[in-house]
Amino acid sequence: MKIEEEIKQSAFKNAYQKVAINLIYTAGWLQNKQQEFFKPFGITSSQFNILRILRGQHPGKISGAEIKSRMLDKNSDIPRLLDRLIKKNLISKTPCPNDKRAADIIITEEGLQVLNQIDFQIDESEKTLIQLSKEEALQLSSLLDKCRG
Amino acid sequence: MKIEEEIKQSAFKNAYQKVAINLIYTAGWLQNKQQEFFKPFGITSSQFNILRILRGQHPGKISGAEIKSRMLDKNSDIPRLLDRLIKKNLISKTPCPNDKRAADIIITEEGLQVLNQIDFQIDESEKTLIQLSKEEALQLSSLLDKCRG
DNA sequence: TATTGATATATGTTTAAACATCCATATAGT
DNA sequence: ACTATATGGATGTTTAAACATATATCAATA
Repeated sequence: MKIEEEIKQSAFKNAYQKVAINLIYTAGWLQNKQQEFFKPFGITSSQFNILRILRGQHPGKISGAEIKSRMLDKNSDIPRLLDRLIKKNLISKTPCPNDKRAADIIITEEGLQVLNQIDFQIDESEKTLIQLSKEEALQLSSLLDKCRG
Repeated sequence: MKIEEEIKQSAFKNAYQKVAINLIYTAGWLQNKQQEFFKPFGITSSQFNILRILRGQHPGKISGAEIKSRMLDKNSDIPRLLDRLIKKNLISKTPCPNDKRAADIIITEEGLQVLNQIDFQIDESEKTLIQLSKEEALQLSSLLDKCRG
């Protein structure tokens, strides 16, 4: 379904308005799907984002600030996102010995398990969700890179 | 800057994971810019979305349900978004005579004025923000349409 | 017309985002 | 060493999103 039909708007002012609207609409669509996907696992997509970052470092530690710099949403409220993950025993936090301001964050075994369960399903789900050939997916990705300037 | 650098992740599992992440990242980037843009006007981008829909009907009326079906974010909490716009005198709501459940929403003169002020600036801002040629913008838009299946 | 199911909206509650402010510590320059 | 500034993080408050449920009305039909 074209964006015109999705939001019942027959015309756009120009190609830039159209692509801006389509981009936000499509990302919202994807995020809704992801949200549904993550619900049975008891986490949100931001929380998944953090877990994935931490797994990339495992068994290393990483600071909150470093997590922030790697997040998809750079405005994330990291302290409170971390609190929620700690409450679920998916990550743990210890004071950093080198920098007393900072904390060392590490993913727990339980966190790794949850993540592995998710991975098992996420690949297939992404491929069937995104109705593009591999080449088109790469092309779309590179247009997105370019679009940000 | 490529998505790999933006989120400091050197590789992705496959083209679909990459494009999904890039899409959400890029939409977030755009939404942040829009948010900054709208701030001086005292509205959010969802509120702008509603105003634009209402102007499209002006001087006609439209129901909340109809607004919802045209929103970019289909999960919007319409009643409360409308409340906020009413409080700012940008729209007004009257009971619908044909259907006593529904309300007739209409944009006010003040709402139209705010919208016109915004339009004056938004076009240029979108064109300089989105670093694509017109052709690339259309191509990106059509890949987004296709991607949703 | 009485009933069933759908529709339009409102509202309560929980959770998270947005924004500002604050504190401790680290770093750089003098 | 001392001061200014930057950084990492916590926390308070306001606002909005998410989710469920409630209420009134409508439309179809038995």
